[in-house]
Amino acid sequence: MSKGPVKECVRSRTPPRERIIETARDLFHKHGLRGVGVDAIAEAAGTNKMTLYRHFGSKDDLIAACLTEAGREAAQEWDEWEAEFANDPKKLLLEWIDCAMACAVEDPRGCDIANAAVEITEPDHPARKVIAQVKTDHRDRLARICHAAGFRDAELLADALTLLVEGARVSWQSVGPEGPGSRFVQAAQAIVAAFGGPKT
Amino acid sequence: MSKGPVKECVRSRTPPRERIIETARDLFHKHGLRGVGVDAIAEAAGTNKMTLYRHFGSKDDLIAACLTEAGREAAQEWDEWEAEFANDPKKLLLEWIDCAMACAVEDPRGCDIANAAVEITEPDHPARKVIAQVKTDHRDRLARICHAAGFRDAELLADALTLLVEGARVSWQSVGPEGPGSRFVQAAQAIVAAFGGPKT
DNA sequence: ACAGGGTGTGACCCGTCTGTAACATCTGAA
DNA sequence: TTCAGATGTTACAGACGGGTCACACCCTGT
Repeated sequence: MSKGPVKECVRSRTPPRERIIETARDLFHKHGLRGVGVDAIAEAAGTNKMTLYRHFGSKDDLIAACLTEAGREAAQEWDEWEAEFANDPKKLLLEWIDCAMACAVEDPRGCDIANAAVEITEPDHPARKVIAQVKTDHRDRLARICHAAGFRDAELLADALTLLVEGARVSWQSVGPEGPGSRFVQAAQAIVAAFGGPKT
Repeated sequence: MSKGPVKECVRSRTPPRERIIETARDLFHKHGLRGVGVDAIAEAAGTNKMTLYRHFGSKDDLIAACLTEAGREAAQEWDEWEAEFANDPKKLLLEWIDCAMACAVEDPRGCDIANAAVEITEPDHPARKVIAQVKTDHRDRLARICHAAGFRDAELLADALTLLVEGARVSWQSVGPEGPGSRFVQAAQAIVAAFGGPKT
């Protein structure tokens, strides 16, 4: 099973907190937030329920922590990309389109943040503000890049691309790899072109 | 004493099977598939768990029946629209864009079919084929309309609009009414315009 | 050697879940 | 009236959910 790396973590003395978050993210991703119990998480993380509850006051807090970590990871990737393509924002945009597609192809379960937004129905859940924050940050990065690339209506383009990628990920889960999601790259490129491609 | 009038009212309405589906759809929509139990559904439908299980072999079957009914309802609305705008497919397309936005504004919980696709993780769940069928039908209708309206790349336009509306609904659940979803109409109209509008 | 904090262990509480059994009741048609 | 089928009622099984308790165990720093 996928217990190998966890055991390794135990041996290498990775703190339980990190092991729990890593394991929980994996299980939540595969089976959904309500599809996995804290006991299963603790056991898969090579620890126990008591230690889990000593680090996270409740399952909801653990969920929020997992999404926070996911957002932190995504932000770090963005930072690296932005540094790499600092002098060519338009290429960064096209690179992001390709990468978003590649990530979706590689994993049919979509975006953890968006999935959580669907699965969490309570409006005052501790994860709600994390979800909103991460998604807003993502869109704002896109908007900044669109501005830097000199597009006419950068804000609207950022919104359109945001909706497009969100839709691709959920469509993938609905109809699989042969559905509209498979044309995400073409659709995104067409939109980018329509928003000012010919400007050069 | 609180027995008679309520029961009579309930009984004189519709057969239990329809009441159960209607009630289940409402509760599933509000709290998610895993967030509501069959007992609560039966009670809210004015019946009991035993009758529910006599009509639907399992909760999963009930879920599949609910999604089937949702798809049937949506198809009927489409048929009416197509009949109404039979001689002006482009206006139908724009009308659909407005209506999709209006529906999303009215209800922040998104699309039941797409939400189910997110929440159901088992690949062999009886609802999976229903989800794929309904979503595929929706895209194909859009494609037919785009073709009829004379767009250049009707297939890609249909895909793009599909992804856009799916994304709008999930974005609404992530960041609320002020997020990118609020610019869905503008984005969709811009894409339609970019794809050539009238063929000239 | 000692103390203290983080961790592991097993049991437990209490509620809810899906699904079933046995029996009572009602309804509509012959 | 009588009978069959659909529905209502109650209780239960068996599993699992989140969350807590008391206590034993390390390990580390002093």
